[in-house]
Amino acid sequence: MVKSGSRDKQAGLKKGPWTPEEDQKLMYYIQLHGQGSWSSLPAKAGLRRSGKSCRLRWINYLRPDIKRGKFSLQEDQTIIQLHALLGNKWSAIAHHLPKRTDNEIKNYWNTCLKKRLTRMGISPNTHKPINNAVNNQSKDSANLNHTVQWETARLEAEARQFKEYRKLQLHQNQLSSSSSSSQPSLTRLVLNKVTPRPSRPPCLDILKAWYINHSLLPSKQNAPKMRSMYAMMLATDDLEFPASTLSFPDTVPTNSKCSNNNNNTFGMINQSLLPSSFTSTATNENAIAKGVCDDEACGNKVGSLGNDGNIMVAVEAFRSSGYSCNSVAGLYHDDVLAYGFNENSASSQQNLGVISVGNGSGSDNFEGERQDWEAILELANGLPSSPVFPVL
DNA sequence: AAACCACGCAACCGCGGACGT
DNA sequence: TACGTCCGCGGTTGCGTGGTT
Repeated sequence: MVKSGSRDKQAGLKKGPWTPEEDQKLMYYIQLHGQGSWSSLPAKAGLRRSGKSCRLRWINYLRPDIKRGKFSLQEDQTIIQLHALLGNKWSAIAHHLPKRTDNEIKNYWNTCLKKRLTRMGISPNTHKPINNAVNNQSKDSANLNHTVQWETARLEAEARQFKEYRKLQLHQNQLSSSSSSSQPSLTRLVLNKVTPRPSRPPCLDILKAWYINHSLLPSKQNAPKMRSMYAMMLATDDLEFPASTLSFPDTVPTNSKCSNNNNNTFGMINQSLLPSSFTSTATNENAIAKGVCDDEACGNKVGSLGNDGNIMVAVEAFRSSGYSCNSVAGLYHDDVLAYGFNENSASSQQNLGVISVGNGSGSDNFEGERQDWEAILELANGLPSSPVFPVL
């Protein structure tokens, strides 16, 4: 197999620092044509660089959605905690730090954080006090390995979901731009092609948000109920916690039906704003809600979603569309997993969820589920965490 | 002022996985 | 299945800059 590096050498391509002219050529090309097809990009853009070099320059430097400059204390904490969990998985860590590149985080770790931890008498490898590192090594490593496997698998799944969503989004954009005008404006192309990442990765501290949310609820009877971890994150977007390993549950409530006792409209989403695979057909695994409540008693209809990941993607699509509506509903198989929020409501409690989800018999195992999650939360709090920034 | 050194960071390199043929 | 290509990742390198001697 001929590696790209070997090809680059054969072609005698330019290496080293990029000039402003080269930057401009690259940016102009990507603004016009979008990113991707890196191998053919240099020739088309008039650059004597390898595709790899172009990609790197764009990803790590030229991309408009990059935050540069000093890392905040919050970012420091997140990096240290995630490094304790994931090790040198810089791209995975970068997923949790919007607008920071893996390269930047890696450099920052190697040049600053590593030294800072060492100065504090903490091993940057084990994240434990250097004196105790040897004693606890076997116990810690077993614990850590388990956690790392868990977290890595989750992050990979998450990344796949996100890639898929981006693919769909790009495809949709290409379709819409080609059909609307043969000479689209540069501005619109930039907006279409260079889509920033979602502002916040949908995985941090969901369980804690859930827990706090339920702790805030006044009573079972009049409490709005929220079962989707992702919706919880949306609803508690202002909550900031150091990173944890908390994630979506593997299972979702079953035998649930939408009671729709608030007469809310579910999923009023403009389909044209969503990736093409999100249709309104109830049998489509990737469908998103269109219409109103699915409950047969209500005589309404909701699309179905294959799994929580798809719900995440769907909600992300919804969020990025900027479309305003009362609520969004998703189904897990035939059961409403459901999340929702009411932007028009003045009540913060309603914003935390206006959808009521009960089981088929009409009773609600809310308290039982709460206790289950409390137990999980306790377990999660027992996971290894940074001695510098312990899990709250 | 010049030489040296340490540091930060952009860029490169090699590898492996994913995907298409 | 085998092969070629593309892409992304983690480790490493090397250059520019600022501080020190």
